[in-house]
Amino acid sequence: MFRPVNSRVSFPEIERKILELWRNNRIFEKSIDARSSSPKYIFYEGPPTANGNPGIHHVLSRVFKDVIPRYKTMKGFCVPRKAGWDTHGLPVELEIEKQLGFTGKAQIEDYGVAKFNALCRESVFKYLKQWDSLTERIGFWLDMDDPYVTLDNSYIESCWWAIKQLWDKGLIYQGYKVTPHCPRCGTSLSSHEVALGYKDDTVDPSVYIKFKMHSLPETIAVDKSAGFSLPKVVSEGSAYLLAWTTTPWTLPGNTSLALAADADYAVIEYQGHYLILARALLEQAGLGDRPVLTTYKGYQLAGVSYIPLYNPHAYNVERKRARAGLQGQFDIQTTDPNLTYKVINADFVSMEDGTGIVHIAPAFGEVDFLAGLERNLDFVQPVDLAGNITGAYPFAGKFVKEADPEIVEDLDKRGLLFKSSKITHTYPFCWRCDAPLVYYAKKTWYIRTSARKDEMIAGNRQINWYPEHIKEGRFGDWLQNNVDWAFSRERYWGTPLNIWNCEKCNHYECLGGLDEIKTRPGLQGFTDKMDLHRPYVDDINYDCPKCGGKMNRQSEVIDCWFDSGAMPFAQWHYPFENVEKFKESFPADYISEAVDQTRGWFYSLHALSTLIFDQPCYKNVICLGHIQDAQGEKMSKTRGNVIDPWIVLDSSGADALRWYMFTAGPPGNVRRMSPVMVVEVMRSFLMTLWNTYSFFVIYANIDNFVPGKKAAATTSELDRWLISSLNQLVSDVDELLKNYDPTAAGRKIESFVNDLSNWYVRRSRRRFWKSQNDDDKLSAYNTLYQTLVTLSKLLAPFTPFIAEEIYQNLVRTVDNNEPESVHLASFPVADKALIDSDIMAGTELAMKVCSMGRAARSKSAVKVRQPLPRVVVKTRSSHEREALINLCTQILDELNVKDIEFTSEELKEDKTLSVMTEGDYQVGVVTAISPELLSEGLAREIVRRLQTMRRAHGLEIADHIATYYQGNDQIDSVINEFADYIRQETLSIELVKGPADASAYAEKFRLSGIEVTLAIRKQEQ
RNA sequence: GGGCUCGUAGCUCAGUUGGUUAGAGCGCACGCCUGAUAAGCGUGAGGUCGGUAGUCCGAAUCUACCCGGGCCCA
Repeated sequence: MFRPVNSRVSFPEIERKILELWRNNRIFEKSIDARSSSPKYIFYEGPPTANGNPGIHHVLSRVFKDVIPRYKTMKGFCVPRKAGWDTHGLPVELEIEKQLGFTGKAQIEDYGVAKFNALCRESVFKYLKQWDSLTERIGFWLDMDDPYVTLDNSYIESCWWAIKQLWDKGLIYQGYKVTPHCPRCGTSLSSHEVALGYKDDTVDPSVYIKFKMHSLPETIAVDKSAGFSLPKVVSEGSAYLLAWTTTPWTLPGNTSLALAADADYAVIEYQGHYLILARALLEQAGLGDRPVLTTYKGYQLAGVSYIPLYNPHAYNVERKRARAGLQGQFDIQTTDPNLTYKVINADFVSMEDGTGIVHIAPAFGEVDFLAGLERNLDFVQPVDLAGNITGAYPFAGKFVKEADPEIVEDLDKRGLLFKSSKITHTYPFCWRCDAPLVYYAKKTWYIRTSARKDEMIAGNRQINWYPEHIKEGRFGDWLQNNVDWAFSRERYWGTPLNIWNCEKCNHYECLGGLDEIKTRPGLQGFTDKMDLHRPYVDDINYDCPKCGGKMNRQSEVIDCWFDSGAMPFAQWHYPFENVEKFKESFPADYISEAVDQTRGWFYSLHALSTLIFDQPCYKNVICLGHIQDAQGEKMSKTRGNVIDPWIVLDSSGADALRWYMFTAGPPGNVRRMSPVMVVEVMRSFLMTLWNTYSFFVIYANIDNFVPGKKAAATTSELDRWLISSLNQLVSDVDELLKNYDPTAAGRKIESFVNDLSNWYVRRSRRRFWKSQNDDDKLSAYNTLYQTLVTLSKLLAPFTPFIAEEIYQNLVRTVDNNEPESVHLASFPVADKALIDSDIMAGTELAMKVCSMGRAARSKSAVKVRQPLPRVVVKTRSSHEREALINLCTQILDELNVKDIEFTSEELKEDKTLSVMTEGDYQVGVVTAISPELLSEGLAREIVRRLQTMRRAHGLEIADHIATYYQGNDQIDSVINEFADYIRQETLSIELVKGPADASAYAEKFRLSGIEVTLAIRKQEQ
């Protein structure tokens, strides 16, 4: 006996029972331990942060993380799954700042870094319980008992080891980075913070500045026919390059002008001077009416030198230049009273606004800074971190925004201003204090990733991306445009940067582990079990090996993306421990996160792995899209449109939610979601599956069906069709999962389950229902049993709960020697010999004919219960006809007709033939009803009434009854003629003519105009 | 502003190398059927396949540009 199954079901209730079963029997642990000698399949968990409640989007990534390892486990691999937590970073600090009401870093210092970081440490696990319970509830199997945690000393030490590796390879340097800087708070802002503070209607100066040309490159061509000579007016000192800016305060930092190489630049005369600007922008600059004296291409003007607006040496400001080549050391340049700067070409020069000549200040803009590195431009930074102008300028000491008008006035006085007005545009402000942000080049530690760019690109070619476009698209582009990784942060809560610096001789050292620290001469501030966070590590100092001076740690912490990117080795405290464990779990076979991680975790993993291990560290990635609400809006707490996963889990259940996530749409796309859609999934898929299962159990128990190990050879076309489809399904699903496409795999299963329920079971009902226990019945049971058991295994990776429920009841109640959980079973293997494409194509055609036949019947308005003599089918080929002949009993039964006839002639509709046409196919139903058919129709009518009465009377399916009837002669003869049929269908032990006593349940009907009284009473056999 | 991506029925999605009249499910209306089913069946309404231009005998599909959503970057 199988455990009885109610067709009414609460999935959440079943799931809770299954969770208990897994927990009590340690199924997850067994699924790994039992395969400890099997080949490993490696999954890396991208660590979430536990300082917020997990949301529905976390469910998405967590179920995709789950499905592949479950599948691989069933395919015979050992799949360890270590959890991880990301615990460092600015968001953590910001939350604590908010909690303490702080608005700036100074307050943190005053409050005390030790106390501050203690609060950070506490807060990162604030929602740990919610994460643990959600993870368990959705069936994501992950080893939560032994997670890696980025704040652990062991984890930090591995990060230090990695940094030292990079240091030894010469891949770490200190340079500048332009960051959005709040001059009031004295701190850089993350891009996320900058995004919070954009204001669209900011009014700023819009000024056109004249840069006096000094000399032309010798190669410049002169168009003598133009009657104008640029060299002449340049040497006379009356030629100017016209540039445009909205930030006059950056002009003292100007060290170059950039032109678009291919654009035309016009020389025009204006008030006795000569101005050069892009021809396309003359109009916009208000110079559209000036005759063009001559034009040059941008590339012809590269190398033109001009006189600085403000020679830094004249104002007591340093002029620096990067030493030989790219980043690293900046050297102070010698004083030069006759300083000139040069014009360059750059591809970022826009012809949309301005003059086509872009003012470059490497100290104050990111593109400027990068151009400066590339062209070895001078670096002049006459502004301090408070946003005040330094040096000896007339406007020195002023805040940059206040200096703007004074600078404009000063230039105007000196004849260097062409025109000045105002512009309204979008500009970022500090989200905390509302001060205008300034872009500002600050000293920063870099990882020279660009040195290994080609290797990263080559490594990416070995990675399988789903969807595929990420590989050469978003991720590939990101690698192509790789710039060095600025990985230091002037913050508190993070892995401290392990670089020490001599305060006397400026010697730098990177220490790659605790043992290295312990052996430093003159070591102070270090204890064995100390917390490796700030402020404690700030106290570690020792003697400089070069000069004996004091070595102090650089105050920065590192980017928390470095932490997460280090997880392949840091999760094992490699190389200090677990060397073997690391080696056998590197690289990963599979990772999955959302698309925003292309520049996050996907990149940090790839960069560190390439730089340290010279190879990629993951082979396959499923990259997920984001979830929006039903209106297509981003989910956010402030909008109040977030879906609480628990509400969905409590109502529809984890399997429904999982199935929705897998099958609702392409996983890489954005998707709109509402809880209603999950309810829909539960109804349309899970309920269908469940009811098929429940149907089987109900009848199998009635018939005491005991599954044999081997199904008897079947003669039924239906069974052969189902077995064929099932094996095709197994083959498809296996192949699709192998190719990391759970969506297509799930959709195949869905369509199979639909056919199983609405064709196989519907068409086979009578086979289960009939009283003889013949081979056909046994074959039907065996077929359906085998199908459901196979389905439970196919479904196990997707919907682990319902799969387990079905497996436990259908398999474990029968045979204790079978694996104790479906998740310890092997994934089904298709028997290709059982796949019969003819029978599958034939059945598909039969379904189509039935569908058209039903339509034809429906059109004729003859009740379905009334048998009709014939259906006429026009097919496309004799081959199709043959296929249908083999399946004709199903068609006859489904359409309730007595005979089938084939034709190649066009069917014409008339009084006795109702015809449906679809493409080349036609199905006609003959509607002439003989007296014999009318009687049979009446018998079926009676059966249907009796069935309804049985139900209304609360009888069980297998209960037997006594039936009483009263009518006229016609009724009597119908009941006599179809007595066997009526008894079998309604489980009537006897059919008694005449009234029943009061204990029976009686009803009166009018059938085909005849008054009939029927009565039933339950009767023991 | 740039890169990538998505846009097909009211909603969620299929649509193969370009090839008959563009499909399914849900929802809606009407009808049918029902002793596994919260289901099923049939009919109908509902589409300028985001827009424009092009290539082609032929475009939802290929090309260019534009519009809108999303993500990332600025």
